[in-house]
Amino acid sequence: MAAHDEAAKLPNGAEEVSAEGTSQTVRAQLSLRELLLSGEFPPGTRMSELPLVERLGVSRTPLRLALATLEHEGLLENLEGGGYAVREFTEDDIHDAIELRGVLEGTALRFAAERGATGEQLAEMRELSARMDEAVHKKDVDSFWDYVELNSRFHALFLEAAQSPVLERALERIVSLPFASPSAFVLAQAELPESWEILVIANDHHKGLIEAIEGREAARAESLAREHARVARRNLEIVMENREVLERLPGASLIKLPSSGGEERPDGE
Amino acid sequence: MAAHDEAAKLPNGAEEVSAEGTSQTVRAQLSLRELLLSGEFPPGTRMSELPLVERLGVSRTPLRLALATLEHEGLLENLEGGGYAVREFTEDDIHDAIELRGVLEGTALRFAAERGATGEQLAEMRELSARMDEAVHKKDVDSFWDYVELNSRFHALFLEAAQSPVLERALERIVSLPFASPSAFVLAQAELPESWEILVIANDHHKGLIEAIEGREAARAESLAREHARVARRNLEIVMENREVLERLPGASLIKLPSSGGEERPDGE
DNA sequence: CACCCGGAGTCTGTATGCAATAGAAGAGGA
DNA sequence: TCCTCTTCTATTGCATACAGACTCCGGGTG
Repeated sequence: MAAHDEAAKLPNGAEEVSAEGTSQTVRAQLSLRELLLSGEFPPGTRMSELPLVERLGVSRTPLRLALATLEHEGLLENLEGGGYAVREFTEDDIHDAIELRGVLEGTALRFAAERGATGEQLAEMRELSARMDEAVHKKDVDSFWDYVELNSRFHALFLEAAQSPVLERALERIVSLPFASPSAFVLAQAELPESWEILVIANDHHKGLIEAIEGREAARAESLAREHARVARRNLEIVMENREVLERLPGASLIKLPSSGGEERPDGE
Repeated sequence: MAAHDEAAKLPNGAEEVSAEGTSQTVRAQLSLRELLLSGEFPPGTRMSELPLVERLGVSRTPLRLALATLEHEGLLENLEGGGYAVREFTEDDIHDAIELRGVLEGTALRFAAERGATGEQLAEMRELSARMDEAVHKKDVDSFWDYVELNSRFHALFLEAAQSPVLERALERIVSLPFASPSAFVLAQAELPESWEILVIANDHHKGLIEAIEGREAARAESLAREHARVARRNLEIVMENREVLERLPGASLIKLPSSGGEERPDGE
């Protein structure tokens, strides 16, 4: 999670992923995810092992393990003859992933409302919400980064209040898909003033969610969390119409564009 | 899926998993899953590689890949010093997994209702439901096996009608957990007459689900699917009180029993 | 001219050797 | 008797070598 944030900040890195005490496997995993999300390989590209070995500087054994992990995460797909290829995501896939995140977060918030949150958790939620309010009203780029951090902490907090490791694992896997993360589009929102008011709405959702948990209103918590996730869908639609912003989002190249006309790739590697 | 059915029929095997054209990796994976679900290793046991190598007859490389896959599936957990251990499931974990399956299947049926199912799909659903009715009313053991097969086909069918590969993947992962499968307890139902009427109720759910999809009643489809999954929870509670039936279910030994008193394992391998 | 066959190159799957590390056991001292 | 330090062993992580399969290209033949 923290690693994902760091990776998102790097502009084009992936040459070396600050390897110190980490194993070769996780190093390969992080570097590979970075490369994939940076758009280095177009969808459908076969991820041959030997070129990656010399590019990432690790041996085949940890590389293979990293490939398998990324396949489980959904960024790669298994080829029938063996090996892996870069997966392509349709806009429908992303819609469903966002909807699914809403469903799972809705369940998490329903659990939190049914099972009750501690006073400390509620207090921290309120504090985070207030600080997100501040960040939204400041309207400068740095406070958007603050917002991302506060937002992910907020989401982690109600996941904690749900008290369900099983749900936690399921949500982790959905969020690992590109564009399904709660803060996937906040970067874009920092640059697109037309979507600024969406943050105001999102923060209103946050307040409603806190109320619902506090008042043990499970149905309200669930449906509001679903609606909350759907702001990401609105952001997606806005971003999809602003190609120059879209291109800068990690993983943009994995999206199958509706009518790009580029069925035959002109520059095949 | 078919492999899982075959594996479930073997009594204690796992010596060899009918290896013909399959790779060593999937062979190790199937054998290992079989061993784990058979209760060969108590929860917390470290899955050392070398003993498994000589037991499964594969080399360390495919074995390691199989271990990683099972960790992604949730049957194993990563030890901090490296290596894997058998995971233990609390009753709460199983409750949440069942509830989560209900949530995801509810979403699948909502999608099916919103997006519409084809006439062939509805016809096949109706036929499957009718045949499940027959199987339930026959009340012999063989027809319970028929029921399992029809039921899994039924579930696959509405997943197909949902038209969402993302949802499909998420559901596959939840179902891979022991006891979260739609037909996890049907075997037990074949032996416990007290839970026979649950099958009648479940089949009534099936009919309601078909109606809801046909009439595009998305909310009804979703809530009914959730309720449908909760019959598994009732079955779990019945089975948990019949230890001799529980012991025969695959994966039973991975459940942490509430007050078994056996904190210290007497025979620690 | 077209089709088939053969060979070379490349890729993945698998096995095994090596090194580093963590844990346990034993010995020595307080 | 207990604590600590040292040493040894067992286990994992990593690298590399080997084998089988698949593909692609070229040449030969019908």
